[in-house]
Amino acid sequence: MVRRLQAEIRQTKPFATLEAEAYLNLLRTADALFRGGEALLKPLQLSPPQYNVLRILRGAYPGGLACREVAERLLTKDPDITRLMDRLEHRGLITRARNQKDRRVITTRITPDGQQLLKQLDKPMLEMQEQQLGHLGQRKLRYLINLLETVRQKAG
Amino acid sequence: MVRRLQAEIRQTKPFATLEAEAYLNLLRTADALFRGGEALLKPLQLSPPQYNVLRILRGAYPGGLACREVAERLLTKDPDITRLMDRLEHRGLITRARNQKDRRVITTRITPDGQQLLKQLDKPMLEMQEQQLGHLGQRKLRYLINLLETVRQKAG
DNA sequence: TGACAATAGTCGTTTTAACGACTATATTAG
DNA sequence: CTAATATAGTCGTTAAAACGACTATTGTCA
Repeated sequence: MVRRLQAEIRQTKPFATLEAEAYLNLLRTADALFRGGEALLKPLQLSPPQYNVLRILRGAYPGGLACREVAERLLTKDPDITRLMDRLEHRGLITRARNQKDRRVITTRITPDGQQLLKQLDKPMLEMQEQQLGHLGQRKLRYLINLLETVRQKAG
Repeated sequence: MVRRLQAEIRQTKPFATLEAEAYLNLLRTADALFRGGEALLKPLQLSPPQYNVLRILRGAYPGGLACREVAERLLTKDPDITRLMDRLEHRGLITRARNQKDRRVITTRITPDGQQLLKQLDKPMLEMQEQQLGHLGQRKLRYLINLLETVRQKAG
C-alpha cells in the first residue's frame, strides 16, 4: 500500500501542497483500516453500516432509538436507514415498535440475537485494532487522536 | 461532528482501548474530509472513484494505462473498473484502444476534455484541503503524515 | 378551531458497488 | 507443438447507497 502510494507520487509529481499530501494519506490510511474491519464483518454477512447501527443500538440498550436518532449518530442520510433496518429486522437482530406517545416515531431495539452477534465480534475487532495501531504506542496514539479531533473540528 | 462523536461516547461508554478510539477517530475524520471533496465533485456529476481514475490517467499522460494498472493504483477491484470506464468514455473524458502487442489489454487515455475538467477542479480542491488542514501548520502536518504512513505500513 | 408548517418514516427510481462466472489472448511446461 | 495455466477484461446478477417525492402524525399560531 505504501509502496503503491509512493509509486503514484513518483509517477505523477510530488504533492502540490502538504495539505494535499495529508489529505490523501488520511483517506488511504482510513481505507486500509476500514478494510480490516470489513473483513471481520463479511463472514457474518454484516455490512459496516449494519454493524454500526447495531453498536449504536447496543449503546442505547435496554432503551431503543428512533430512526432519526440512529441516523444522527451514523454518518448517513435518513431515507436509507429504513431499508437497512428492514434487513436487520428480517434477520431478527432488531425489533421495531411504533411509539405510543408520538405515533410518528418507530422505536428500534437490539435483540438478544443481535447482541450475541456483536459480542462475537468484540474481541476480533479489538485485536485487529491493536494489531493495526498498537505499535504506535500510547503516547503517539494520544497525539494522533488529538490531531484528528482538531482536524474534525475544522473540517467536520 | 465532534459533538456527535462525544455524544456517542457519553452514551455508550468510553472506548475500550486507545487503539479503538484512534480507529474510530481516523475513520470519522477521513469521512469528514471525504465529504468535502465529494461536494466539489457533485456539481460536475463526477463520483470520487471517477475523479481518482481521471487523476491517475492524467499522471500517466501522454501515455495510457491498462485497466489493471488503474485498478492497482485505485483502491478498488478490477471487475468494476470496466463499467466505470464505460461511463467516462461515454462522456468523452477518456478514450480506449486495444493494445496491438498484447491484444488482451486495453489502453486507456485521458482526453483534452477530461484534462480540462480536472483542471477546473484543481484549485477548489487545494483550497478545500488548505481550509480543512492548513490550520495545523506545517510541523504538525508533517508529523501527521508521518504517523499515517507508519500506520499504513502496518495495516495496509 | 382550523389552516399551515414541521417532523418521522417510508417508498420508487436510478446509480454504484460487490461478487462470481465467462471469453479471449498470452505464456509456459512437457 | 500442444495442453494446461495465467492474465486482461467483460458481463450478469444481486445488494447497497443516493436522491427525491410521498404519507401520516404532531405542533403552532392566527
